[in-house]
Amino acid sequence: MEIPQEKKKLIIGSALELINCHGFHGCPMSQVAKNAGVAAGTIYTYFENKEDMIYAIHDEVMDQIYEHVALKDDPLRPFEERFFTFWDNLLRFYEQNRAVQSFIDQFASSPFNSDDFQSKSKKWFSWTSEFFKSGIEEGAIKDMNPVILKVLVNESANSLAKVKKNYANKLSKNHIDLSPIPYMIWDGIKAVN
Amino acid sequence: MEIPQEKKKLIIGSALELINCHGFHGCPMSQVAKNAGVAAGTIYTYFENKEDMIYAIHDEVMDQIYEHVALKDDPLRPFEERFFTFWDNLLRFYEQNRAVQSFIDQFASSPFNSDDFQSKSKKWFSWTSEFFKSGIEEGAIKDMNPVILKVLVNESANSLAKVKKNYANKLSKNHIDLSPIPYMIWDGIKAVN
Amino acid sequence: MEIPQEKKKLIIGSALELINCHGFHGCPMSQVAKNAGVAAGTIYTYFENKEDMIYAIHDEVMDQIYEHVALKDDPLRPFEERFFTFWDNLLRFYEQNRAVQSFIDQFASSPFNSDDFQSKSKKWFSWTSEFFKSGIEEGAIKDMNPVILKVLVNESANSLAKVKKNYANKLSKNHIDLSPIPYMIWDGIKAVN
Amino acid sequence: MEIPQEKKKLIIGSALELINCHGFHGCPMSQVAKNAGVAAGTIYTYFENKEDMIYAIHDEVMDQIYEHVALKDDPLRPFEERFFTFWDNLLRFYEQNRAVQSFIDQFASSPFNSDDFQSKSKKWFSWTSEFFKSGIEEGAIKDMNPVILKVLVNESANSLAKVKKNYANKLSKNHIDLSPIPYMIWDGIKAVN
DNA sequence: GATGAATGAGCATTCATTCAT
DNA sequence: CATGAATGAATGCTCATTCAT
Repeated sequence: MEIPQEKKKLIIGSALELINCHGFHGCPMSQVAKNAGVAAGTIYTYFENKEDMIYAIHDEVMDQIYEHVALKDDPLRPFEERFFTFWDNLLRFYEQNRAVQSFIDQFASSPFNSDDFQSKSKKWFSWTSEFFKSGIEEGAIKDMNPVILKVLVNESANSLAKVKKNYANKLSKNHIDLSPIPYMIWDGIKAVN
Repeated sequence: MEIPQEKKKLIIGSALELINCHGFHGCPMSQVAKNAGVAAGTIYTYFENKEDMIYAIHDEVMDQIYEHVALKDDPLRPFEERFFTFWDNLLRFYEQNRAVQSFIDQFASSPFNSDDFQSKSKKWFSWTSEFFKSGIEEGAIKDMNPVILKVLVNESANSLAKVKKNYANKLSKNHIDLSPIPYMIWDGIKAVN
Repeated sequence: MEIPQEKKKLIIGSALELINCHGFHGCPMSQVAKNAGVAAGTIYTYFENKEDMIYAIHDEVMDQIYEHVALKDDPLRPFEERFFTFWDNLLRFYEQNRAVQSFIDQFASSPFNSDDFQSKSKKWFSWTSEFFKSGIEEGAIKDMNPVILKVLVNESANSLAKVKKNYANKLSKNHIDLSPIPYMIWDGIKAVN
Repeated sequence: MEIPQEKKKLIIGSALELINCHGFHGCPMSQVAKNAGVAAGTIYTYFENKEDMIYAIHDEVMDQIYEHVALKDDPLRPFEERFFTFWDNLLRFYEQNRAVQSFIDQFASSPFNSDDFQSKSKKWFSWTSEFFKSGIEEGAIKDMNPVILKVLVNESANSLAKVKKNYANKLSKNHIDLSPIPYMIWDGIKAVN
């Protein structure tokens, strides 16, 4: 019989929220447990230890992005359209899942993200590479290494999401409109004919 | 009487190195002290507490960037040239100061970088705003809010530096050339005439 | 209705092995269960709690010694012969049941073996007392309190078994022959005529 | 400047007492600290971890035995006399240091005392070997391997001390006199002329 | 100012035991 | 009877900070 994964979700949710608010620092297992409504020991039924939990959260989160972005892509549409849909979905996902965004951000710059680290769940990783590859093959974007493109675009989207989050107040006070940014990115990568 | 600042530098250097290798987690004050060659208690002569030390490091680091990028800018050159010099100097600085880059990265995504946080040292912050403002005034770049530009470009440079660091092996194995990236960025922001 | 005792044996065997390898410390109930091939909760069908289990193992083990030593004694033989048979059987049992020997050893020096402790199974205890008593009555050994004799001889045998186990390598490397020891013990207790 | 070793002694004393009363189990570091009158963290100034502390206690205790037995030996006396002095001093030491005796006992049968374990302090170990060697050379005791003799005698003394401690009540109730035991041991090892 | 031993709250993790299935 | 997920008190250990020297 399978262990029901309901509590695992609760624990992951609790940890994401704590990491969002207080960073990896301010995320003691006892708090994670309390906010998840389980006992401290219960976490260790689902994860070997804290590190393992963090990695599991990372995988979970990558799967979520895959679902909210990759699965909404329509490969039959022109690549330019697909690009802006991609961009919109990614940013919407981040905006609606601030804790996830924050986690990804902190994870990326933390020692968890070492050279050795290989996510178990490669769906998102593989998909984005393929996505940009198809854009090149279609002749829509410059013939660059798809890995550069992928990294460039992802980082840009991440950065934009981060900026939107961190400077929310300043931006609205100064009537700053960030909507041109994806067009600037597109201008940067689109094929020159 | 001034406190001699030599030990302060040693402490900051030691902390930067530890944070680079092991993250904020792996940076206990006792280690910072040991690697700096001072006693644990000595740190508290120069900093009120750990948080204060982290913020002080941030200021120190911002000043270093200012020195290596802003002070090398020649406002008399055409803005396009200034832009690429800016980009080069920033990336070179990051490449030659990995620990600094790592610190900035982790700091930015950490709860230290809260809404309330205001760096005491605003030299770098102010300068970059002015830099892009002058580019707009000169008519070299689009008439966007300089804050967006500044953030966009900074984040791009940070991302690129991060990518260069994290994917160093993969990049060289696959003969991936990242040099076109600043030109793409420039294409994105330059004025359309 | 009787609880089938098969699982009880499995649990005791598992616990003995763990205590042998890792001491009382390294013997968590969950491991005991796993190695016994039963669920953690099942142990509590057979034993009230861990302490109860330890005491039950002690009783079980005492019964095993009784079987392998007392039941092989022939009261009709001369006492000297019985003594050496006793000694041989005891040592052979220990050698062939290292986990048991280790358990007895650790139990004896542990707080489990408190003043209050009285084994439920007194077969072995009673029999050894009787054994030495008969040796005295027969005039074969000194007229000492049989309890002293019993303790003295038992401890000597235990010690010898322990030494054989712990110094196995050193003993064989140095060609050390331990066979004279029982004769020395016998010399010590035999009656002076 | 040296760390004063006074607190180290307090900690060792506290641990010995707790192990005596409650075994390795019932010896949590927090209790050790409390009974020693120091903070929990202080223990880790003197010992790397609990295991290290246990081994350090073992060394300390071996040194104490050396002092109370070896240093009181007079090599100029006849070996028989030296033997009984040795025996008396060892037993007196155990009787006056119950916690030490209990520690040695439990340590010996614990997994701490593994094959790899080598006490840092070999004074007592070396001295006893030499002691029995000189007895053989003098022709006072049988020409056996001194290691056997040493182990045999030590174990006998340990056993006797243990018996005296554990059966104190029973022994006095039954007017049991244990004083003949060393003579029995001596009879067992003395040279046959 | 500098030192580093001492502190003790806080953390990750373990494990005996329970109980719903 | 058997199961094993859940519990939460207890444990070993860390580390920011203090303060007597």
